[in-house]
Amino acid sequence: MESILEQLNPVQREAVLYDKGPQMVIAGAGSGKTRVLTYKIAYLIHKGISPRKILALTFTNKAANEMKERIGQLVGQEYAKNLWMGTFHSIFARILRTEAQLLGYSSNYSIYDTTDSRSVLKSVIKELNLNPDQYKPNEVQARISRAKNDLITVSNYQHNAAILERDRIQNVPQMAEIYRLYTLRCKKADAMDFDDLLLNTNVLFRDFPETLEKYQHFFEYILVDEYQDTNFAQYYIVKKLAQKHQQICVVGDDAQSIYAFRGARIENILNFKNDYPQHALFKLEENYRSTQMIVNAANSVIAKNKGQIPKQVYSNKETGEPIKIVELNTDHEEGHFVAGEIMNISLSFQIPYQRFAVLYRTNSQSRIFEEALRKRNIPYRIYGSMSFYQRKEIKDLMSYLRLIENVKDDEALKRIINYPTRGIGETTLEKIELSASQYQVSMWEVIQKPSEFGLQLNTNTIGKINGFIQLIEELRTFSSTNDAYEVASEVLNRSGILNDLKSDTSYENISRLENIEELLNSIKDFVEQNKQENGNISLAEYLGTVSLLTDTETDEDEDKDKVSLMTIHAAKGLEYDYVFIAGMEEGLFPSNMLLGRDDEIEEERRLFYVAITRAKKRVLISYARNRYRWGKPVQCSPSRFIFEIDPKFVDYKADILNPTKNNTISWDEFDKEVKRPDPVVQAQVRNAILLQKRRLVDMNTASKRASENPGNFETGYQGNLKAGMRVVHQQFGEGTIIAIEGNEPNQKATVNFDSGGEKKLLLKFARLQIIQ
DNA sequence: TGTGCCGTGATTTTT
DNA sequence: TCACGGCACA
Repeated sequence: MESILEQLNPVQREAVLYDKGPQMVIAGAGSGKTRVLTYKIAYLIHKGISPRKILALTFTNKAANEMKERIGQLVGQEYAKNLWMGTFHSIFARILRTEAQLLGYSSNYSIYDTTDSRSVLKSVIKELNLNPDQYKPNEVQARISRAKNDLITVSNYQHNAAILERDRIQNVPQMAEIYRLYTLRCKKADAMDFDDLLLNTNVLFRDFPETLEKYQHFFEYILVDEYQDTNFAQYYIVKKLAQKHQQICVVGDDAQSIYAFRGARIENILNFKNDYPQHALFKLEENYRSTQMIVNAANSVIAKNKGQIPKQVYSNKETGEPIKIVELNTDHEEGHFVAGEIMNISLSFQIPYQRFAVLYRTNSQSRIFEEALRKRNIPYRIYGSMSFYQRKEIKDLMSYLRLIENVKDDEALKRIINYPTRGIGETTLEKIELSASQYQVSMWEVIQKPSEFGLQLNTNTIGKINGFIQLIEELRTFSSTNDAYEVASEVLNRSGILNDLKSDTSYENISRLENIEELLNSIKDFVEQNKQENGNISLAEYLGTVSLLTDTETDEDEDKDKVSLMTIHAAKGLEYDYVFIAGMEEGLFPSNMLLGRDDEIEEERRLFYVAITRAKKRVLISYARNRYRWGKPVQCSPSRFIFEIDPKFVDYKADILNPTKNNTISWDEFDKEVKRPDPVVQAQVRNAILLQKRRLVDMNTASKRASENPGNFETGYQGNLKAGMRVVHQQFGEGTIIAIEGNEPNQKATVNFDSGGEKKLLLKFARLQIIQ
């Protein structure tokens, strides 16, 4: 342990060793926050505190898993696995499963994701005969979510004159009634939404003081990561839990609070000193990630915000280069600039693509960078597209599993009662829903005995429904004696999902099958991993864990050397050598969706701060003068944030003060600009650039051709290759094709390269370029 | 029960 | 522009 402590700087060490009550660690960007948290927990365990008595709360599963892993490496996995370490939602879900009966839930309650809960809201709005244009489901959902995050229960809501008045003024007077019915529906389905996991935990502790006391007593030490992102519910519950032992350690950075729109309250971290007057404060101010230039530039920006916790973040690393700011004429040119610059830097300095990130404010900006990168054959990965568990095929299978575990789960039932198609149509479903709502029971109960709930169905339909009931019942029986993986496989076969997907071999369906396969593999992994200690892993145990996952963690199989494209929000906590911050324009960043309130602009400024501090070596900022937004060209001006960076740390590529000047960057300028460490690399870069230029020309003519006679030009492109042709490969240079063999998609070419002999290449990867 | 057309509306999103 | 949801029709 001593040697471990030696790896920490003095402040970090003090923060790890402190054990005299509440403490707050303000961790500047890149200052070793995770290190302090993990070492602190390791240290507590080392000191003899049982891991079972340590509660460590994070916001993402990823953060929790990574820390658990690192703690395991420090003190041994057998200790780490006993920690109560996880996301707020998963820890609270676990407590709620244990105490479910007290609140009138069963311990295998379902968890509704946002799609499920929106679907419930739609049907509630319909049932109340309200106009969905006036009561937009998304907006209603946001309002209910906000209420829950503020710990406002239905009854609080109904009795809060201010809220009712606000709803009346905002032309949604029936909100309280929607909230009430929605809650009733969830309860009836034995289901909680994400926000309920927080709200109901608080209700549990509020209404059952002895239960609260049990947990207060049990958790001897509480640690909270990213404290600046806690919402009121999270803040309040943590405060309650820490009341007894007063051993609470919160870690965060007020400068990186960027989730106010989701209910996060920066006040929680700002007011910690008032909540715990006896607290100790530790400030991690040395940034080990970025160059001095980057840290200073970021500091100069964030200094414009009011009401911060004072701190001096500094770097002892190299001075570094100023932040480069580039103006482009159009969003398209911006794409080309970024892609070209990435290629130049990567080739000139031999930097792998995985050390580059392109950050932007909105997801819709990603497309232009995708196109530009694809044209240059630069591999990339987009983060934040549809999450694995949101995919239709995954939700379908999961719905079967959920229904097997909890037959009251109406949302699951609605999803699968007619998938695969078994002749139970919309009308029937609506009737079932209506009866269920009238009699205050779940849809499952209604279909058991339709006549008892005033439901008239023809014999044909009854037969089909009974077939469905029987299927589910048999699967339930199967589930009682088999593990989660076996149940999932059985469901696939028995339900007809597998047949349905196999019946049509479209590209889409193949990818669906692959996803299903991936899910099954992950279930198998889960079962295997937990088997040794706990015996057979039931479906209930699996569902309890998986409902709160947003992505499978094992999708890193493909080659990793890719440029990362993501929103700035998604980049929080990550770091890259070279960071491009694109679309720095007024109206886009800061967003014109904001009302322009000070607190909102401050949050955008923090977002900019987060973006800058992702970079280790260089930050390149770009903006376009003209950008297509919603299909229409819009004139843009540079973001106010650009002018907020102290000019000392900026290299203005473009003349910002003279906007009429054309600042378009040409390829020749790129050539001139690139610093080339040695002649060999120089030549390589020149060749690569020439090749890319030629490719761009080719691609343009190819895409023109493609638009003239429709067809997929990319495969046609590969298909054109024939023996005898002269081709260029990015790495191996020019050569002659000797033979083409195999069929798509595994077609291979044997190429005799001028420089280095014969190579066999898979066409789908090789991306050979024909030369005339 | 599925398809196709039209209208709408569109940030960021750890759970 | 584009994606999605609702509705009409076959």
